[in-house]
Amino acid sequence: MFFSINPTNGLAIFDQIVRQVKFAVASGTLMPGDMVPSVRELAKELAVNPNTVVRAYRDLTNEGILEAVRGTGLNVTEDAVAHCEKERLGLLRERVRHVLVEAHSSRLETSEIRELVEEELTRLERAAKGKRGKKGADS
Amino acid sequence: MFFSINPTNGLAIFDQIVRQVKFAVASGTLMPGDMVPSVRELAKELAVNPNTVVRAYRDLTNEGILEAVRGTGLNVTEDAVAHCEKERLGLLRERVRHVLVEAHSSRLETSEIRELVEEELTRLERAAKGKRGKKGADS
DNA sequence: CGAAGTGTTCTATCGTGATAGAACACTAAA
DNA sequence: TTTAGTGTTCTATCACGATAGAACACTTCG
Repeated sequence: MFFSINPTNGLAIFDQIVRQVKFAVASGTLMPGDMVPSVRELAKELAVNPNTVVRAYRDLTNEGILEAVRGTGLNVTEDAVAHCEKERLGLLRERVRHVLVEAHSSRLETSEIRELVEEELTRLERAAKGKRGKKGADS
Repeated sequence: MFFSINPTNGLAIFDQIVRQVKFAVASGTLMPGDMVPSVRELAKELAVNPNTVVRAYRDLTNEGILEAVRGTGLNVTEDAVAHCEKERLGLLRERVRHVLVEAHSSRLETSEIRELVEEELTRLERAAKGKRGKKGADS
């Protein structure tokens, strides 16, 4: 499915859900009118408490990204796309910055930091490529 | 001084202290026989509860990086250098990886991620340079 | 109608990081 | 010896994220 939880992320579970919904909207994976998984369903899939999903969906609703259709579910609003596209880079940038600041303040040379990032980036690409070719055509 | 706390880091305060001590040892800023700031002094400097510093120093002592000289203070052990040098890259790598994974799973192209990192890296360099030239020669 | 599915709102409990304040054993220096 | 500074070890309390379980209003479908 769309979402996955990483417990060692440094981010709260509800925050990871919020961000992933936003990213999905920004990238077109989730479009206006689409319905997100129900509270109970997503909670089951992520092996997480329903209240944690409620918290995430509540935040998203308050931000105007989701809207409730009572008795039916939550769907992505029209405004969501612009909102999420605008926010996505900022959200990622903030995390990137924190890590780089720590690396820099640990007296790592800029070149060493760049090398470290490059290593992990290529490793990530390899993993993604391997996954694509693993079982059945995905495209 | 050596240490600084970032509240929006995603890392617990005690963990930030632990990491910064390790990084300082790995980079030679802190050498075997050097004494770390006293619990109460560091707590005051960081505007943090003494128990939080105790927690950090306890972890470091249990890992063999610091040793207590009762009534005097805590100093860096001989083994610390090897231990911290070996650990430093791994600690940073883990955080880098988490961020890159999130960026990648947000459907950002590798090139876009690289660009984002590069932007923040140069910004970091500019800031460091600005600070150096700000007040009195540092070199 | 009734059953099953939505979101929503409660209360209670738990773990953890952090704070607050106190006490203890020890050592160095006046 | 006294004083002031070490680390160490308690107990309590708080905030917050997460869990657990329940109830409510609503809509869809048989």
